[in-house]
Amino acid sequence: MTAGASGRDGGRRTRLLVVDDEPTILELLSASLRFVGFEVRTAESGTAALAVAEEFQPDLLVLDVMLPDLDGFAVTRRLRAGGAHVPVVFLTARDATEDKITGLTIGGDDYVTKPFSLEEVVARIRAVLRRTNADLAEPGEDRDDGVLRFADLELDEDTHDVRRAGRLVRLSPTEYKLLHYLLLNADKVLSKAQILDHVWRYDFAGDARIVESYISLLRRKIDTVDPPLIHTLRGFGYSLRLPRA
Amino acid sequence: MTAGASGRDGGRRTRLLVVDDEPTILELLSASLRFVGFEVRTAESGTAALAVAEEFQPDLLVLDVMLPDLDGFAVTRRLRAGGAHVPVVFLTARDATEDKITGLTIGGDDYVTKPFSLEEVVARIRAVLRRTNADLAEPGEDRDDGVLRFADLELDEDTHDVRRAGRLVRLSPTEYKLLHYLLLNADKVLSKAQILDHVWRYDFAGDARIVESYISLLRRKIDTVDPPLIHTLRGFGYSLRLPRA
DNA sequence: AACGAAGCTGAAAGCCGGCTGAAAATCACA
DNA sequence: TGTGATTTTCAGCCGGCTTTCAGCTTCGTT
Repeated sequence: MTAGASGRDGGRRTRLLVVDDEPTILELLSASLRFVGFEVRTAESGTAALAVAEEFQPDLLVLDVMLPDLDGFAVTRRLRAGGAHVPVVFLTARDATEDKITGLTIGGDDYVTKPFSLEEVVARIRAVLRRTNADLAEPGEDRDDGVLRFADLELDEDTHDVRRAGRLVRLSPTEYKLLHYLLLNADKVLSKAQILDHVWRYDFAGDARIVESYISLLRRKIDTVDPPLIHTLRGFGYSLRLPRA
Repeated sequence: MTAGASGRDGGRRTRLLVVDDEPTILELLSASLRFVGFEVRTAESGTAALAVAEEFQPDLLVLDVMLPDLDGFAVTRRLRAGGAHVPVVFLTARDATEDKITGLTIGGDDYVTKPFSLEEVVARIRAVLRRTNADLAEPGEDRDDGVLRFADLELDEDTHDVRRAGRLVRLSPTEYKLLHYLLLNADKVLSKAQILDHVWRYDFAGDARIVESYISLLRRKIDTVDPPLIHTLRGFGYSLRLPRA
């Protein structure tokens, strides 16, 4: 993880409260959010969420809209009644008669539909934090401008522009998410399974070999100039890095 | 958020007092007004509004006419008794009798009917502030003239004139609001849900696919000349921008 | 040098997101 | 109330995207 890329804000770690009634989802999310550097607390119901929030004072909520007791909206409203504006990333079912997806993007909030990919959730959380912090922050030097860079490669999270050696490249959604994941983990070795688990939605049934296909597509689009940045570590996985001496 | 587009006036942020007795509406409004850069305080009754106004000294009020205790008019009257003319944007039910609505727009005030779209409310607030500030401001350089421009596209917030390449275009209300929202967020990627949440009234029950239809209508009217400005980012949303390199 | 394992890539099928025209429903206004 | 404009839904189409797979190449090992 790039310094300050996720979960850190100066000295103190960013606090997330994750709320979902399915233990599987809760486990999946909290584990990977902790792994990318956030301080995570969880709750399995709306009322529990309110109680935990009171004491934990999270910087952001990841909140299932469909909860057994209070739904996500009610939780949000109660939490903000005190004036403080806690940003929220909502989780919502894609197929379930999607009548409720209104008003989820108000005030800097955002939402992700289930089944999501971890890549997606982390990206949304980071985007929301960036937006809400940008309002408060001084226009100083090292403010997070939402552009990920590695060597002569850059990816703008706001405009979705991707450039290699200054040249703009058009990527499909999956190609974009894959590259995003590689950039966030530059220099690290990522196994195909790992990539699959983060970039593809958690209900994907297919083979991990699809990652090979996408690496191939991505190489053609961004890695045909010197030096090559996407490297295969046979038997282990892939890594975005400068060629070793 | 465009620099200085909303909520900022030189160094100090513009202060809004939002008054409504429905917590949902209050939350909806304050969240999105904060997000576009205003400093927001809220109240749930007429008397509470007077108390907060006393101490907060808002630059403008967003005021529901129908309140449990003092109605919007009474609040306005008392507030202006001291001589200071605080501008007001009233919120009123659509079915309100005609005579109630009359007189709301005198003295630089304006009104919006419920259920409104956020786009609408923000536009009215900005318009009222622009008018009242225009009276006071020096005829300096960067005074807000209420015209949004992007490339050879322009939209006049006062006259509602829209021109592409100098050519005047007639837009329906929704087409106008959609374009307005795109212009305020030029270059940013906006999801269909985001557009729906901001351009359509908050009680809209339908599908986000209606946005596709309106993008199509808008393209036919303003985007049939080179270069195309409305771009689709498959899987992500739309963006008003110049074609990349 | 030969072998097997791992990875690469082009082709192809099917899917899905987005575009558009048409029709229905609703609204604005005379 | 009638008329035209506007809003909303919807189905069919198109094209790009995803996914699979087979054949080939590369690599590591013996």
